[in-house]
This record gives sequence, structure tokens and C-alpha cells, in this order.
Amino acid sequence: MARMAKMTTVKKRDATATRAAILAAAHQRFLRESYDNVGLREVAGDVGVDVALIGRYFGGKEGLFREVVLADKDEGLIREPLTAAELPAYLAQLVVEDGDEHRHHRMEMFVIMLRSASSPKAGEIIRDLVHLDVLGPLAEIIGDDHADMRANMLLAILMGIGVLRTIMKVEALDGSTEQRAECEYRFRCLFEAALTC
Amino acid sequence: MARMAKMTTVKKRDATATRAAILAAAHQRFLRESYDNVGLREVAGDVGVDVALIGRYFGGKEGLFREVVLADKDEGLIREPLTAAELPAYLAQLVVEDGDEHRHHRMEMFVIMLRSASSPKAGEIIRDLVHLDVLGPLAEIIGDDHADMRANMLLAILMGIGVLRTIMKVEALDGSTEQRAECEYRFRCLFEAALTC
DNA sequence: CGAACAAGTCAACAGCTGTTGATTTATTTC
DNA sequence: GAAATAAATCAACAGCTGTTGACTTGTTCG
Repeated sequence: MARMAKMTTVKKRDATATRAAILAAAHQRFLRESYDNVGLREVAGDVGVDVALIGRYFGGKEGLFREVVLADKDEGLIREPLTAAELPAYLAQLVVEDGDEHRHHRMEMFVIMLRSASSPKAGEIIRDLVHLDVLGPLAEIIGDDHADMRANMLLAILMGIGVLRTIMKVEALDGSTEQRAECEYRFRCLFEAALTC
Repeated sequence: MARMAKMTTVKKRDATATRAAILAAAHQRFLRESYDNVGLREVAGDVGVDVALIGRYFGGKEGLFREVVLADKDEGLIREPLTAAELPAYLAQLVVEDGDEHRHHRMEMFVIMLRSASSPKAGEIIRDLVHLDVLGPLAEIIGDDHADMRANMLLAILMGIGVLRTIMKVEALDGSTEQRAECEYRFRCLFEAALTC
């Protein structure tokens, strides 16, 4: 009858809540598979909702992906005010995932972008975001001449590490246990080299 | 009648030749699109052959991709005998694409791997190849303790540059005209840092 | 020539994809 | 409580994907 298994919610009808739930589910899916390999029915299934609802709320797959990526944009890769001198240490800490919840979330956004960078439709969205939201701020922080190139080199290192770890599944860069400190140190050196050489 | 438009070949029937043609066409396609976004009909169309033939010769899409990737394996990323000291300069030259035909081909293999690294089926093939054919030789050349980690860092830089250039379509790393020398210099510095820090 | 065999084509099948219009169900409003 | 509105579902459609078996055509060998 009225008594259901789940006590808290008997499937209340809340548009904004389900919208958010779909967004969260999509985020998790895009984190683990590429744009092409994420099915809308899977995402809908995670939430316990029909596929058609995604179309209604986000207009389509592309719209859903755009919103997932843009939702994380607020806490872009570099948000807090940083000086060029602090950059290497900050980035190094970022990649060894030893940060707080915010930093973890930023790395997730990074992985999503990496995963779906191929695939024409998703790639376009990502490229814009990278240029405006990552490359721009980075170059501004660096500030000297050749700032553009230095920003690109920093991003290249970040992306390379990301690809190797999450997509190529290389274990040596995990930075688990005691290796973590060593890992972080080396990466800091690398970032410094990119800025000073 | 017997007179056709193309003078040289009136469609001779050569199994090994068409096999090679399919392989070449697939190479070009995988160079520009990801595994998921390359259609077998497109590849067959490039050669002027029916799709079914691909299935006959390569067993399927996965087999085709494997053969494309393995065909380039002979001239792996690092082939000629190199010392650790020569490595930075060699890699820097590799990424600015200022090399001969062989080096160009090696970078193409690299791009193919990057493009399709996501996508479960292709990724598995690529991962094996990266471990055995790139990471292994690199670590052997480096030779010191932490060789594994250093090899990973070198590869990370290489991949990052590759992703930024070919997938994110960043222009600043193109290394065109006069910038090329500067580009090469900076990358050499970066590789050196990865080896010595 | 004519049989044997390989090379290539044809057609069609399942399976899955994102997308859409009509429909049902719950909630709100008067 | 009944009408109006939003939330969610259903069913189905095209389109494309890789794959398979049966068929046709060209080549080769006796």
C-alpha cells in the first residue's frame, strides 16, 4: 500500500531534485567512460528514471554533457588567488590528490575532460573550456613573457599525468603510501622547470 | 568496354595488396578519429571495397585496430640505441616533428594511441603496447634507481604535449617557423628536469 | 576448355543509439 | 473536490553499428 521499502522518500515528484540527480549520475558515468561509451539509458537507470526525461531536461546528450562540464566550472582548476611562485607546489599537491574535497573535485573535472576529449561533439565543448577556464587563468598567473607557452607546458604535464594514470592505468604514478611524498616532490621540480627554463 | 578511367589498374585482384590498402586506410582514419568514431564502412569506402572484406581479413574491428597499432610497433617510439644523456634532445626533436620520415611515423603511432585510449576495447590493446613497447625501453635506457618513475614522467610529458596539440588543438605548441627552435629548447629542458630532479 | 579455388560482393540481421510525440500520473490551485 | 498544470512514463521510430552467411565473379591450374 502506502508503506514502501524506502522510508524517507516514496518517490516524491521534484523536478529540480531529479534534474540534479541526473546531473550527478551523469558526472559519475562520464568520469569512468568516454562520451561515446556513456549511454543515456544507463544514466537514467542510475537515477531510476526514464530516458526521455533526460531529453526533456537537457535537450539531449550533448546538452547533458555540457551541463556536467559547466557545473564543475565554478571551481575551475585554479580558483584561489595564486602567485607564480606558489604554482608548482599547488599543482604538485593537486596531482597527488592529497588535497581537500575541493581539489579532489577539480581533478575529477580534469579526468572527465580527458576521457571525452576525442569524440567530436564533446571535444568542442571541452576545448572551449580549456582555453577559457584553464589556459587563460594559468597564463595570467604566470604573467611574464612567454606566459602562454609556459601555461601550455604546465597543462601538458598535468594532462600527461592524468592520461597515464586514469586512462593508461599506470601504477607507478599513483603516489600511494610512502611514494606520495617523493612523487609530489618530483612533480614540483618538473613544474618549476617548466616555469623557469 | 575494357577501357576504364583509371589506366594503371582495372581492379586487379590481389589479396595482400587490398589487405595492405585496408590497413593503410584504417591507419589514416584512426589517426583522425577515435576508435568509436571510425566506421568500418568508411574505411572500406576509402579503399573501394565492401565492408564484409574487413571482417574476413581482420576478424572484426578490434582485430583491424590491433593490426594497425602492431604494424607500427616495429618502429616503436624508441628504437635506435640511445644513452640516457641523449634522451632529452632526442625526445625534444621528436615532439617538434622536425625529424625524418621515421620520426614522423612514430609520432603518428603516438597520436593514434592517444585518440583511442578511452574506449574499452581499444584501450586494452594500447595499454599493453605502452607498457611493453614504450615504458619498458625507456626505463631500460634511463637505468638508474627510480628509472620506472622517471620513464613515466617522460611519457607523461610526451602524452600531455600530444593531447594538447592533436586533441585540444592548442596552437601555441605547434612549433611553427621561428618558434620551433625555442619550443625544442624548452622541451629539452623539461625532459632533462624529469631525468635529473 | 573446365573444374577448383580464392577474392570480393550482396543483403540482411540484430543490437544499440539518441530522440520524439502521445499518454498517464501526481501535485497544485481555485 | 474538480480543474489545471507540471512530472514522469511509454512506446516506437529511424539511424547507424559491426557482423554473418550465402552468393557471384575473377583467376589459376590441369
